[in-house]
Amino acid sequence: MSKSKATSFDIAHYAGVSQSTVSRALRNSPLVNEETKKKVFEIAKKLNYKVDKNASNLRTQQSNTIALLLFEDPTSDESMINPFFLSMLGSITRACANQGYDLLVSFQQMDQDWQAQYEDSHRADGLILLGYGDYIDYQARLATLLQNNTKFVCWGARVESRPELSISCDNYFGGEQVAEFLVAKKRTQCAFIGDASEHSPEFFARFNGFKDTLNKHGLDVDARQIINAISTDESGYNATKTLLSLKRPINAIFAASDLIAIGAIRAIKEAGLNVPEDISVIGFDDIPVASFTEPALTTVNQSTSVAGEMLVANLLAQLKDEPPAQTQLKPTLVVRHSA
Amino acid sequence: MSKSKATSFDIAHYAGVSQSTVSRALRNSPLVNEETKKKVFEIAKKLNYKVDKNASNLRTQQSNTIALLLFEDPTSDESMINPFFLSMLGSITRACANQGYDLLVSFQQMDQDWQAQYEDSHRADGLILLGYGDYIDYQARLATLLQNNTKFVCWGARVESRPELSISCDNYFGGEQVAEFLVAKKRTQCAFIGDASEHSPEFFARFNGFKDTLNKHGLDVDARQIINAISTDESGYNATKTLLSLKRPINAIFAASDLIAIGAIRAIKEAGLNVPEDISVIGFDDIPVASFTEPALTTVNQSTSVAGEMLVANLLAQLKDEPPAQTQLKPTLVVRHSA
DNA sequence: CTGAAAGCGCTTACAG
DNA sequence: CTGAAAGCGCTTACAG
Repeated sequence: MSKSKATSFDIAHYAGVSQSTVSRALRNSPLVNEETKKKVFEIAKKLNYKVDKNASNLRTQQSNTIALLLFEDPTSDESMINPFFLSMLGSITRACANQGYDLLVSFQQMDQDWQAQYEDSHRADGLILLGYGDYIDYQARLATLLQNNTKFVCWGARVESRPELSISCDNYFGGEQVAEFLVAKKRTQCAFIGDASEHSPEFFARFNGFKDTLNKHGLDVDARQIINAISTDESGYNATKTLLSLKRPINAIFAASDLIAIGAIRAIKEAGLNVPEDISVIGFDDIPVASFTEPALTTVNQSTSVAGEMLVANLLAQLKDEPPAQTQLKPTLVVRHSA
Repeated sequence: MSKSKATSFDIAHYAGVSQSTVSRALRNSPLVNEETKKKVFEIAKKLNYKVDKNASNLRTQQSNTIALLLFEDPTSDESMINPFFLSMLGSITRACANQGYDLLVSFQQMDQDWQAQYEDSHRADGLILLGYGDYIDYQARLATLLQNNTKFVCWGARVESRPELSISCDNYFGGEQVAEFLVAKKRTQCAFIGDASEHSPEFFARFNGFKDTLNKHGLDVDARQIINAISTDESGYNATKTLLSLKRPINAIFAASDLIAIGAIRAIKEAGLNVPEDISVIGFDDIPVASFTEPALTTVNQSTSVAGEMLVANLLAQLKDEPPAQTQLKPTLVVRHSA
């Protein structure tokens, strides 16, 4: 074992063949004699040889690598990443591995310049975008990517005029499920916590599915009972305190995310009220914590493993100039004890 | 915007200088005239030029990339990754970014061959290893890395004869803290749940610190009250059910990890007992869920953000042939409501 | 089935 | 301060 790594020339030398043949053999080219192949593989193994990816990527002009850019909300706690994205990351990693792709991971702050140069610098063949903060700001950034001809797919947010470039959960449908459930339970004095505006299209869709369904039943959610919040436990807690201080006649809260719901439950308990007896709480995401809260959270599950696979599949289809498959994921209501 | 990406030759052409000068300018070489530099940067920006990493890595023989290998226990649920590692991943990503390194992430199954070829294939300059399953099996794999001269650092597990290659929490100290706390609270009928053997050196150290401290106070933990478990909620639940069925006089459980503790709490509640009134429960790790359980978990915090920085710093020191700094992290007891 | 050769896009020693 | 040239380690068209 010398200290510097073996190259295909070293193998060629030991095998008594040319370097071209070594290269072909290692890539399992049908052109190469089986005997020769065997010898090459043996020597490669003995020398602990691995193809230099920098050289082969440079030569072939592709990296077999995907970059995952995870955007953090600047307002959220430095150390805490939305667990939903974390579990998404897990499933994306797995999906990439299954397809023989490597995964570069990068956390981006929303407020600084995106380090979206992975593709430009040939480190990655394409990007997966997770999380986006304010949707309006986000669109401008996406436009740049589009203009640079960067291959990407994003989770959640629609790409203006290019709907095939994003994968999302059917948030509207999720909101409908929540409303139907609450109506069936006769919990119809509803509040909504989260940003119900175009700045947060996912939350907005959840809200709209929710509201439209209530309307269908001749019900509504009073504007005073819609409190803005970002997707953190802290923000949900504060919003709920505000809501409760209004003393509105409420018996159900639909939180735009589980993190918000967890904060809501905390605020409700602190106010001396009980969940779900006094107020039902329903979240969205079904993050791992959801089954451990007290009471366990009723929420809308978005399957991260399916989502991860869809994202990777979409990007890979783009790389092969194939049309992307399905882009929407059906969520399912998971009934536990908080509602 | 042509479809193929610009190269340094394109910039050279537009700037009316040689390609060598472009390369120097882009790397901010002091040799280059400021005027020239400015022109080069302008054109580079206009062409959306980014240095081709494959080419520059090939040339310089380094990748400025670190690979993170996360080993999953084959027995653990496919979709669920230990949240402790997930938050570690977050902090490692951040630490890498701060140092100007990219991060490749890969999940490895314990039972299959390690894809530890990132370094051999020049994709990464070094490896960070997280999680390891059975320590005895693990050592053999580490020996291979060592033999191949791969640069790596691992979390938790000691590397035989090379202690400077791992970063870990002072698990023994953590165990001591737990025992002192329980003794002060007069909760001395203790059980331990987790693998208290050399197969799980971290759990074993926690146990030993715990036990030695009890001994110091003239107390002990009965061998029948040590139940094996791996680090999952399910395993903790089952182990605790077994423990309770033994009808031993117990008023405290030290769980080797938070996940185990969460399972333990569930089993205790199911048996109609209360935490902490009947049985105190203390975990280890302080994963994000810990503050959301009911009752909120008293546990031993290992700072993932510090740990992530230490891992990256250690590896970077190795890459520069500098001696690694400190390798141990002091944990702190976080008292909440479960004990 | 195999080999000699070109070339991917950089960085940097060498020469000026 | 700048340029011409070599070379990092591969892959693959071309020629046999």
